[in-house]
Amino acid sequence: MALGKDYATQQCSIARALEIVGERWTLLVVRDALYGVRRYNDFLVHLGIPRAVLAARLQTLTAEGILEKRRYQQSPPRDEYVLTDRGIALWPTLRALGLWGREHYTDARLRSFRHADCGTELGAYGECPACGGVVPVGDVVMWPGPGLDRDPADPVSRVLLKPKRLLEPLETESV
Amino acid sequence: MALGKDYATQQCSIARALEIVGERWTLLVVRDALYGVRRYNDFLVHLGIPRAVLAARLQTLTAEGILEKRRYQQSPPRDEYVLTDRGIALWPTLRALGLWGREHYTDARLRSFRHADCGTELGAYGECPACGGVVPVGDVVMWPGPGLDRDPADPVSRVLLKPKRLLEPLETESV
DNA sequence: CAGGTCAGTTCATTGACTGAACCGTAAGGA
DNA sequence: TCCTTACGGTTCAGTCAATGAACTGACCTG
Repeated sequence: MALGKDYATQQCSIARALEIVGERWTLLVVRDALYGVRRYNDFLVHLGIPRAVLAARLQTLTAEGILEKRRYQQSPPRDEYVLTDRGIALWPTLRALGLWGREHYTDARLRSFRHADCGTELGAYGECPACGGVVPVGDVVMWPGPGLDRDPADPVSRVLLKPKRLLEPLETESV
Repeated sequence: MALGKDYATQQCSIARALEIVGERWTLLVVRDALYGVRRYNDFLVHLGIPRAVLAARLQTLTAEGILEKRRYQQSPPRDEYVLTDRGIALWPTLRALGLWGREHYTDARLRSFRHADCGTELGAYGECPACGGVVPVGDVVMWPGPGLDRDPADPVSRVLLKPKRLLEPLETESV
């Protein structure tokens, strides 16, 4: 990861994981991918990330098998970046991180995550308290919370103001 | 976090969390703290982190209320850094990250985490499959796995070759 | 007093991130 | 046909963080 040096001396799967997803922006790209963002331009406007960094991250994530580059249009040639199973497997990590951030640093409720089948808000480990099992990522619906800006500048944030199933591609991609 | 810029445009508790623990080395410092490391020099040799960076991280983590600086000896004045509740609350995140790294990138089994009361290996969410509840961090015992180097260079790693309850201070601190 | 330990700070160098500009392909419109 | 726009990048100069080695200062031990 960053600065030519990996965590070489570490014999630890946390360190290994951080070598791959520990760079600046990387986990936010994965988060957006979970939210359904798939296209370069949508990542760009939603994250406010420098273009060069985005290109580098997408390439690394693709090389690591976390995203998959997929042609969705021949002419002009356009690719989208879709999460692989390995990428989807980062959901518990992001969930835990988001919960921690919400608990300790975010005042307002920004989003909630609910079980699509029954509408119950997920528990701390992504399980459904009502149905009593871990909810697959594709069955999680993200709801906007009261703390969210009602009139964001970028189109991607605007689309995300509506309840949205995770992994489902954004509609009106690149409005 | 890194490079003067925070994730300012992000309305997201994941982004907020990453502003605090997303910098290089930070999560590894927290991990070591969970393992029982408390002293500057022990972090230093175990992580192989540059001294200046370690000092900066310890200061930030203390300022953020994740670590607490505590004088344990008057003369010469010596402080140790102990996890607060806020820091301990990062355990699920690190657990998820480690599990992901192990699943996807680590070949050998490096460590396992078991419930102190019954010896059962923890489930994916830090629960005990036998006792059927989430195990408090202080009741988790870390066991070395077969993939671990049997003869590491630094004394901290050597201490960690024995089963070790999380949060419990390292014995033979600074051998 | 010499030597060692611990917990830092200082500093020159390296290298990653940033922001702005530029580029190539292709579509759409006049 | 020419002009413009959209998309998905690449290039580049400037900035800022990480690195590693050296240094500091307080204190203990022999």
